[in-house]
Amino acid sequence: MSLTHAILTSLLERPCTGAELARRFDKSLGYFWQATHQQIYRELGAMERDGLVAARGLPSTRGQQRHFEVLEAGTAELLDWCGGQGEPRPIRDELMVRIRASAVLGTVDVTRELRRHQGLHEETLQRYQLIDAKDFPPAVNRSAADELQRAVLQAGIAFERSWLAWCAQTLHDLSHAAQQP
Amino acid sequence: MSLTHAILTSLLERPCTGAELARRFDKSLGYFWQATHQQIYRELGAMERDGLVAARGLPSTRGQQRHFEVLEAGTAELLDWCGGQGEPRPIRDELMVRIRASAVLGTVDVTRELRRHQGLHEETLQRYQLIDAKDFPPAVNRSAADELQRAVLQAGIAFERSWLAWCAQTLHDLSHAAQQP
DNA sequence: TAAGTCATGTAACGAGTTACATGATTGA
DNA sequence: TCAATCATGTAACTCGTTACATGACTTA
Repeated sequence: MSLTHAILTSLLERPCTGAELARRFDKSLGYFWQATHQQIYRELGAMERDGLVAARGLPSTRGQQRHFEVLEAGTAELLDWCGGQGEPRPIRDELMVRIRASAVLGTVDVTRELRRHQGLHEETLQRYQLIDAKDFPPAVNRSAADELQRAVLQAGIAFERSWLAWCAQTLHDLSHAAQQP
Repeated sequence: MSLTHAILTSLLERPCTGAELARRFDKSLGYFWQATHQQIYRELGAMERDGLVAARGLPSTRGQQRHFEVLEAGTAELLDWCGGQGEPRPIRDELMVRIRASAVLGTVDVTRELRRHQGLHEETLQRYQLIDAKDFPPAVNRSAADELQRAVLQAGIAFERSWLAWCAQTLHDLSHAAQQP
């Protein structure tokens, strides 16, 4: 499961608490994997049981901070998984279902929702571009690790651009469609 | 939930059995929403209980074909949902986690997996383009419904192209990265 | 009539979401 | 000390996947 490996990766970069992990998933990790704090605590619990990570100090108590770090077995697990394979996920987007539904219903206007998505993707793109400018200033020769980190962000940027181009094209095509079927 | 509405949409286009629905999800519906036959039967059962769809003839029996059609309440539900809003889903891709993991581990080569994905996206793109050529031959003035149907397919095509461009760029960047961090 | 296939269905589990609860810490 | 906030945690539910089971139909 990828959440385990995303957590291992983040903890390897720097050990931290569950809440800090949740914050990272809201920020930099968020553009390629998401998780709520409930998922994270549940997963951390399972990983602790399995001996992949360990909390420094106290046993599990409400309200008490617990700093997690990756154990050897955790690194081994990540290494093993990282060299493996996984299939790409096809799109699964509600907006597409709405569009198909409106095609069969014939009476619903989806252009409003389309424009709204356009705005949302606009915002996301700007956010990603800001991170890109801040974290990856122009350089002649980046390290392999930097290049890999940047690649993930670039994927996010590419997708947002792709969405925006599609939104614009679709709005254009729809405005030129025949009024009567 | 979108599966309900995807099923309603497909049944409105043409009533059919659960197995036929599963086949449609494997084909044309599949490029924007996926579902296995188990999910579909479960959902059809729930929708039948809720009075959104009805099976012509027999009560539920193993092995016996059951043709479903949309009831008025089903059309009403779809109409209502279709005019609503939904947030775009951020990417959640295993490959991205692998890349980030390999960045922190430093010893795993992901270019092999990257190239494999490139091939897979190549195939998917070709499949979509074939559907496009077959279902939407060049026309001066398409109906709104056709334009909407085509928009969904175009989104799939745009994404595959985006993936391919990203794969190529990333492989290029990685080959030029500094050998020593 | 036996083998193979098709349509339907059940069971169990894993992943993700939503709502809520409780102990610790901070600062007015 | 009271309120607000933070970190952690529980419970219940939905969605999705995997594995398997069974009745009907086809055809060799």
